[in-house]
Amino acid sequence: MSKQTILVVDDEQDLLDLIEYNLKKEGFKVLKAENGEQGIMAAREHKPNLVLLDIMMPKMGGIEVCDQMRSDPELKHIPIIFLTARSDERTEIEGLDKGADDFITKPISTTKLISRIKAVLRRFDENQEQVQVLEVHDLKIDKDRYIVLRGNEEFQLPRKEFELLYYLASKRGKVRDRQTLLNKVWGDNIYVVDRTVDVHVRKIREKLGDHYIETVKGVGYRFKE
Amino acid sequence: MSKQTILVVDDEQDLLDLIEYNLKKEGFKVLKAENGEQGIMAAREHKPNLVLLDIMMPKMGGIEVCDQMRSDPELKHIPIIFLTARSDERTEIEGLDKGADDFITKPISTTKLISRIKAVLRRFDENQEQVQVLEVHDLKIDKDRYIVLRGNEEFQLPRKEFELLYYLASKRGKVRDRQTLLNKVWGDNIYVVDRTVDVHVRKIREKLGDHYIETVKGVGYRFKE
DNA sequence: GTTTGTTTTGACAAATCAAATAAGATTAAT
DNA sequence: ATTAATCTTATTTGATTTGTCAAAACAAAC
Repeated sequence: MSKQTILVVDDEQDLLDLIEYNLKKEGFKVLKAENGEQGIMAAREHKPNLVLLDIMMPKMGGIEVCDQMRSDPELKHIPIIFLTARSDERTEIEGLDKGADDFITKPISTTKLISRIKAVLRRFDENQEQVQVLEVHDLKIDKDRYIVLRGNEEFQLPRKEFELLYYLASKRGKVRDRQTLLNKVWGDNIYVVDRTVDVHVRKIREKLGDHYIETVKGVGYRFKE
Repeated sequence: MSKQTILVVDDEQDLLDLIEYNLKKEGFKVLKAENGEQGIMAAREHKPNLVLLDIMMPKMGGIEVCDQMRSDPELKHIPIIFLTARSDERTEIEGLDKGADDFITKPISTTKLISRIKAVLRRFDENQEQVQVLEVHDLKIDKDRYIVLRGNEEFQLPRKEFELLYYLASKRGKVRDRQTLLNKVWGDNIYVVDRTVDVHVRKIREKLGDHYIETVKGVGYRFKE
């Protein structure tokens, strides 16, 4: 899963940095903007997965930014979370009407922020409702269920094995070197020896047979076309 | 969508008129009742989409009206918003227990009233999409009665256990991680340790047997297909 | 046929995870 | 007010998963 991008728009530089630090720690990619205009531009350019938007800003306030985003067909579906000084009824109502997805009141608790963001993102891509079943050869690799099916045989692979298989199968035919596999399946800032991949490949082969994953000597592995 | 009907029950005639005026302006159909008895009768007759209910009324108070509505199978689903003189904690708590969907404190801000009403109706529509009785395997999971049936065995699960089971069963086959389960069953802004889910799963398994909910190690839980 | 670089294999150690308890906290019921 | 039920947290335990290492096997190149 590639990193999700969050755009943070706030005129307080300190807060911007703090939020950036925390979001990055959680594995998000972070874009910053110091005012409404910058925010809109950044949104247009990068199409972030979510926008954190301060309501009180000089010149163009959060509500107006939200308004503009909602009327831009390219941006209207991007979820928005408002940051607001304290629970101010009027703006809160106005914001909800304008299509905010959540509100967070300053001062901001980090854990709360993170979990709200994740909740909104989750809610959002649940609506996308994409089927996550790969059918390759005689296998059905079902990421919703974390199950591999062959006919009516059912294989329950442990998480890492499953994810490795899923990744390779999703790039079927293409070779991936060990480091790439580690980055994609294990994550970017995780350090494990790259031979670990071999071991997992072996376990997959033990369970499903060795006619799915091919070795490309000196390069890496590939899911058979 | 045809006009939605709102029943307003309050003993102050002035307030009744004011609210009626504002709701009509928003495109709602409005019914008025000046006391609890009238309120109940109007509800029975017209099946409104939502009831605005004053708590403080001579004779039959709002809480009692709510109570009666909740015990009438024809009316129990109708969302209720209480109107209360000022934020009086005790009645607020009592009201929430009785199944109020929201509270609005007098004096009433019109915009607030409208936006709360819309929020409750929106929330309610979403819930309507859910089937009230799920039949899976040999189980009937009845959300109306918060009861699980297997043959003529009857299981009374406590609320959280029931809701967890219901949610998992409604997504049968699909794995959900603990955080998602917490957000869906406990709520988005509630913070409890995710291992709490484990304990509830265990209790469900104790009661119904462990052939319904499957563990997917490292990922989460899944209702067996 | 040997060398060299590489993957596979087997054995094992470390880390992780969930089930099972127990006990504290909160809430409902009497 | 007391008791009971439910919900939440913390801790222990056992099992599985994950990761490492090194020897064996293999394949291509010389």
